[in-house]
Amino acid sequence: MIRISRTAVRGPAAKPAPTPERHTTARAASAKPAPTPARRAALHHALLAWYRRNARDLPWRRTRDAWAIWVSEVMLQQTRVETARPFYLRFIERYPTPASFSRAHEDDVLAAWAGLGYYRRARQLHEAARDVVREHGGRVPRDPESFGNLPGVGRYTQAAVLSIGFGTPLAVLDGNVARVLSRLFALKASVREARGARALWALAESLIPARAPGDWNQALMELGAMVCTPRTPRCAACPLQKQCRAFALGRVAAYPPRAPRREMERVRRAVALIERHGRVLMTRRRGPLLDGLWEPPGVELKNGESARAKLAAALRRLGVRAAFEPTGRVVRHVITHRKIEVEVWRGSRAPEPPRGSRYVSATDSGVALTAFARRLMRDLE
DNA sequence: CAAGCGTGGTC
DNA sequence: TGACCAAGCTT
Repeated sequence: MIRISRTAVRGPAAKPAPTPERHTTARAASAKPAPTPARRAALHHALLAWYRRNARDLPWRRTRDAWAIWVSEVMLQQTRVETARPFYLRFIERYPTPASFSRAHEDDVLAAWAGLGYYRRARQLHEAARDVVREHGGRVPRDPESFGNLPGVGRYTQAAVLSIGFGTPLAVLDGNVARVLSRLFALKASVREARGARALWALAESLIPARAPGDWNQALMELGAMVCTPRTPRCAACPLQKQCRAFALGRVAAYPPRAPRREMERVRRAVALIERHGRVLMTRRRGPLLDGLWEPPGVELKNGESARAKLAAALRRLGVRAAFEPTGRVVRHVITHRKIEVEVWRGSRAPEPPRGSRYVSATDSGVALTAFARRLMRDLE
């Protein structure tokens, strides 16, 4: 069952928005396309009616528990619904409260997140859960300032959790909302640039209703995800078509304006696959990338460097003594802004694992493997 | 404030 | 294949 507030049966209107101290600077610029009260009301009516009929039945829409909603919002940062769904179900069953998660150890935190990416999210949520236990009696704080100051809770997450979980009238702005608003108001603003983001936040705030702000926020995001999509939007099915400025101009494709993207860096690596009894030797990564996750030992190859010597040196440093040979296989994968070509080498002996290394089987869910490591294991079959 | 952080789906 | 991008946050 999807929980959708009926404005008719919802109690008194929510309190006026307590302005979160932390996020006040961004409301600076007055949005030019400030909608009139009549326009606001028409938008609310049309979109909320559409949402009540078309909202997807998602697991985090079946609860009003602020912790569960918080977990879902963090998992959904830069992540698709279908990717996050199984992680969410597993996570919330295992850690149904902030207190239960606060007791998890680093390896369990990472294992719960392994495969989702942006692992800092998991560490920050863990830290935040501990803060909630220590400073808020284990309950998610309703106060925008307290909640917004928790690690990993930015302006979006603050507004999403408080509006959906507690009915606090705070506006969200994510990629979906930014696209919808840019088209609706024919606003040449990219959420990826500071100026554009300011204008879009202001516009989003000018639209937030006092009643059912959580439904409104979700409805905007749902419209962006299902109808007002980045490419080939389904304008014929859009409940806001008649009110859409970009549509009226016949210029939907021109909004939002393209923002330049960062260039991909090309990187070469070599990894050593050392198997024993169907398990593969893995080491724990340390550093800014994939910190704490496990992968087969490997090295980066600067331009032209041969893998053999560097790999040998790296293995020696790890305390792994194994002869190894190239397999001729090159695996390509992508991490954030890097395209990586990995030469796969194979160890021919099976040493005892040194400290900080261990043999991992494909089914060992207790170890947080990188997606690349998981793929290597899969390809081994 | 621009740069850095994963992964997987889609066209 | 590769470019794009998804319910962002931090420093």
